[in-house]
Amino acid sequence: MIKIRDLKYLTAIAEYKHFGHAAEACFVSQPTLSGQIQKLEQRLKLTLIERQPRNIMLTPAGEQLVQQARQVLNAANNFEEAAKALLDPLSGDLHIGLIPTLAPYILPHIMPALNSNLAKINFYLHENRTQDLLQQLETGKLDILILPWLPEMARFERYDLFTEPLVMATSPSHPLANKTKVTFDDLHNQKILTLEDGHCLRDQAMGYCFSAGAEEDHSFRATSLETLRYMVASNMGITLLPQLATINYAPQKHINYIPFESPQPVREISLLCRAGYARMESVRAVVNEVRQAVTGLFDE
Amino acid sequence: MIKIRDLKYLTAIAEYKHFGHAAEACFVSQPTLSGQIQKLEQRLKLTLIERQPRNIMLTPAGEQLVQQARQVLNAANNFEEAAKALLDPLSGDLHIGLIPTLAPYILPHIMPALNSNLAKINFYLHENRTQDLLQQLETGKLDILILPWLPEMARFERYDLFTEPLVMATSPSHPLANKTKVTFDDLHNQKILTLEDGHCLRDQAMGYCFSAGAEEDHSFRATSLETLRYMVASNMGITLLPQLATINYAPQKHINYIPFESPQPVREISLLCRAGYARMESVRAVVNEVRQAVTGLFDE
DNA sequence: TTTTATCATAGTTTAAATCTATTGATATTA
DNA sequence: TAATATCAATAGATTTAAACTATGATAAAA
Repeated sequence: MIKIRDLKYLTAIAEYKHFGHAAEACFVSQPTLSGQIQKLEQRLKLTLIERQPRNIMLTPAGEQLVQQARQVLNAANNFEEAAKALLDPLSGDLHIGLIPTLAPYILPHIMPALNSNLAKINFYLHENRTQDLLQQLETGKLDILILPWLPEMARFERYDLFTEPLVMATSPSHPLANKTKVTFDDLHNQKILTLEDGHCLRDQAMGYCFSAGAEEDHSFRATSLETLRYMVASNMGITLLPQLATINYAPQKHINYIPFESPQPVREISLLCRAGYARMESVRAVVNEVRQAVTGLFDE
Repeated sequence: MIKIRDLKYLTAIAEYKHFGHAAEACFVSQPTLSGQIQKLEQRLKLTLIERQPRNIMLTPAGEQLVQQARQVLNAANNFEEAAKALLDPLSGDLHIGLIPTLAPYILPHIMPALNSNLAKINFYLHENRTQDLLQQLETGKLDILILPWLPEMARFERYDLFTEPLVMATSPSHPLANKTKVTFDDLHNQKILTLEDGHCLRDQAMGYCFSAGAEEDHSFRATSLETLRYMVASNMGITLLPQLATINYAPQKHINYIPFESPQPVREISLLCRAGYARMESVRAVVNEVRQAVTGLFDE
């Protein structure tokens, strides 16, 4: 029967491509790791590692088995985490993934509550694009995602957190700047500044604009919401910003935020975790804290 | 770090609720198993097992961890199977699940080909209702299912094998008995003999009948297709049988099989395996063999 | 009360994973 | 070309822990 330790050694080699370093990462001596890997290869009757002098590589068989090994290690991790969670459900490490157009704006609202009310949980925050986050959630690198829900996420367990309106951002000198509310039709023929590809906000908010007959400014695509904000302030065009990004942010002198008449464009922010995740109590506690922390933020 | 061996001991106890028997199943002595379980409990600081004299039970924490443990053992199994498959892709054990209304009629057509063309694979056949099969596939007890596809099976990988027509079965003295083809409308007001609940053929075929205005004979529900066939032969009513169950079967004197005018009622037989299963080569080989074995069976 | 079933404990044996030290092979550098 | 550095493999000793057998304790069954 295979041993979890062997799988750790194997995946360490896959990671470091170096027996010495892999051994160090496993807190054993290099001969120990070398020996165990050899035994493993003998037992499986497979060569897993190509020992080129000064250049370690995995064989194709090795690559495949490393994949399987990672699955096992993940499951084993879950076991240990579940055991810890049973000891004290609301404790341990929790890795949360958020998208860049949400993280900096929501974290100030939720982290104080999380840290004080769930003090025994260590929150690790990871900022990444949606696709990367989904993959990391799948592989167990992350435990929770907070992002706008999309149908492709149906395989994960979902908790709706809140509905975030998008508001128009203009420079004070823009023709729309002094309206107290804007409408869908106001977007017609406007020049819209957009985020670069890969941001889901681009697809969502900008999709809304385009359907209203607005035009994208193809000469520029922002890499972050902050860049976008400064472009608007510099009177380069207008854009839609998620409302959280407009609260307590940016000099009011240089930029105006105008809400839409209903129906407002919105994005639906949800919390995801793997179905069958071992620490649902922690997940639900986080859901409750976040829901509580954002109530009142979006009152009309 | 947890050891796979410990998880085996734990799940064995969960299964047998008896230290001695569990130890036997793990091929170790009872004190060995007792000791390791105790160590595990100490290490996790959790009581997993309630030692009532003469009555072993798992604590709630134990139940939960056994679930996690089974996940790990499954993953470990996959690792070993993947390793074996790399040595020789088309070998090893393969557990196939089939439903009772299909197994006896298709196996004679496919097993000779599977056994001779994939001689190094040991095929284990399991006959069960759809719901049980799905659960066993999920938990890794089975590797492959062959059954009529339903939308709830979308989480598994699917290979369509063939489309099986359903034909009408009557006694020779029945008014419809001498037609060479029957139609949807011929079912109107007919008394239909059915299988008992839980057989998916009941839901499929009988659903078709009822929508045509046929009536179920509520005084009788057959436990198997063979019972059903004999009821028809005894002139108790008519029924729909999958065509495979009519090939080389039953005395032609006592029962008539009449195909439907198109559109025929059919069931779509598919092969399922877990997405990401480690031995896709074997699965695809089986798919090919089965497809080949059934070609020609359903020619008009 | 005696017997049986069943799990825990004690003490010993055995297996194997680990370590340190060293060798061997291959690049890199002087 | 020789010297050096790097890195994995090998050898041999040590330590750890898992296994076994034998026995004890407890409660249910006879």
